[in-house]
Amino acid sequence: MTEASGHSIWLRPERAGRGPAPAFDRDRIAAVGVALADADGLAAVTMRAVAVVLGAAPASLYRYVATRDELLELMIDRVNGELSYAALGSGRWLDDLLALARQSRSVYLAHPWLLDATATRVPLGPKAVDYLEHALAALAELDVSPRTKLEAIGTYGAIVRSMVRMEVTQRLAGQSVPQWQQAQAEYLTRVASAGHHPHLATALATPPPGAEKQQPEPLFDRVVTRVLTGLLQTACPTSAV
Amino acid sequence: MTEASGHSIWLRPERAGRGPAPAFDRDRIAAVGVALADADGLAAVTMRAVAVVLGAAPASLYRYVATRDELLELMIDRVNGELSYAALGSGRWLDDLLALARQSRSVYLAHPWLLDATATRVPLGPKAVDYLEHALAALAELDVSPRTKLEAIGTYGAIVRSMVRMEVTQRLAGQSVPQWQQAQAEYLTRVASAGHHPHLATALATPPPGAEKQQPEPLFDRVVTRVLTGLLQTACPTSAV
DNA sequence: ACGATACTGCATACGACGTTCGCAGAAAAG
DNA sequence: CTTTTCTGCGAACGTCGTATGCAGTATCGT
Repeated sequence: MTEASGHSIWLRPERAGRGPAPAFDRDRIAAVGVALADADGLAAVTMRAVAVVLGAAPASLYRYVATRDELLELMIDRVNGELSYAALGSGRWLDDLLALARQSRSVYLAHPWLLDATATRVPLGPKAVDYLEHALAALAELDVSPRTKLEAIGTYGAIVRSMVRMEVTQRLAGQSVPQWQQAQAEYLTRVASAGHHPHLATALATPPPGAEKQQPEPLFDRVVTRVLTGLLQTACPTSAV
Repeated sequence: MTEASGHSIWLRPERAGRGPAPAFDRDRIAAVGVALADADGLAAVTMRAVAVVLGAAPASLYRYVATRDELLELMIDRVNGELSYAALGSGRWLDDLLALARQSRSVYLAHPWLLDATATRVPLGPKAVDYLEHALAALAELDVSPRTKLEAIGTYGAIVRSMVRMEVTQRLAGQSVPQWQQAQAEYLTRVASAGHHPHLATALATPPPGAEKQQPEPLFDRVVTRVLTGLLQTACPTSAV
């Protein structure tokens, strides 16, 4: 009967106290993983690298975590803990969800690897559940089915990730010219000037809105607001923003 | 002066005709990669696996592709070629973009690995450029800045991916009970019944809308429509759908 | 016609990765 | 004190992406 207790790490007890005291715990491992990812990206989060920082051998990590994926889940949930729900409870669901989106945005900006980590996975750690609970609470007064609410929350999370990804991408482009957007731009203009793709050509020819620097926050707020009203409108909104 | 000609594979000529004739070409490699990914997912697309199917040695692939990432780019662009723009040109941009979204959806459903492949990357192969051109053409009459149009196209692509991902996930759940959603559901209900998270509890308690099977297409159309009107509304829409 | 040139496929190998196995030792339970 | 159950971990396995160098072949310049 060596049946593995729980399939999910959140159902598996961290410690069943018989043997010697563990040298660390899930929290410490998650913290090390986050630090590594913050510094050098998700690819830098290697079992060996984490072990080295902890002063342990690679195999030791498997006493705390069944697989590298679980380590990533721990990391995701840890940074989800940086979300604050203090600004919620305005009574207006749109304001609450916009505030929630801003919180998410700041967490993504603080930990850009989170965009990659959550691109495939659907994280459902305790902190993610807290997030879900608060989002549902904001929509409590709204008269749509719970199913619709959950779908709207998921969809609007995807939007937030998508927008922050754009923001991060062109932030990198601004500071280091990673010679990747360079190649992309060269390729795009070459394609556009090839004759076909007239709409693309004119779109590329039109200069980015003004010569002055465009702030990303207003854009973020506007898009999120519009998507939310589009998703959850019961009556026609009064064209906010 | 052995300067690598282009950084992007789309700028690099496939063949500069001096030596002996190559045994295959990019198209064949991309086709093999797509077949492997269709059968067993993205992880099955290994340089060695592709080489075996082609009857070649692993190192030979690097005569056609600089890295595995480029192979994935070839695959992405190949399946982007399955998009059809025949249903476009209705004159109503919303109808055109909805038709485009449906096309994308069917491609994602035919090649679920495409969701993972494009989750991080922003593909810009020739076929992706064609897609962009058609999307811009649909929005030609609309009086918003090209910048806004591009952002809207990107955002709405993210929505489509997000929704199809949900659809694929619960399609898998329906047929094979991958014992993963099992653990997730168990965990969620346990959390919900722990007392905190009242909204989540009621949302989980409410049964999925009816006992009858819910078709995904109407949901897809409704959400995409709402998001698009939310993103690009110039006046208040007449609450379509 | 014929070397020089510039390509081809490929055998081999390197280093890094996630993960497994088994064992010596330590703490708690009986 | 014995037994049980945990601990950390040395060592290894298998797989992966990729680099290197070499023998062979088709084209080009003359």
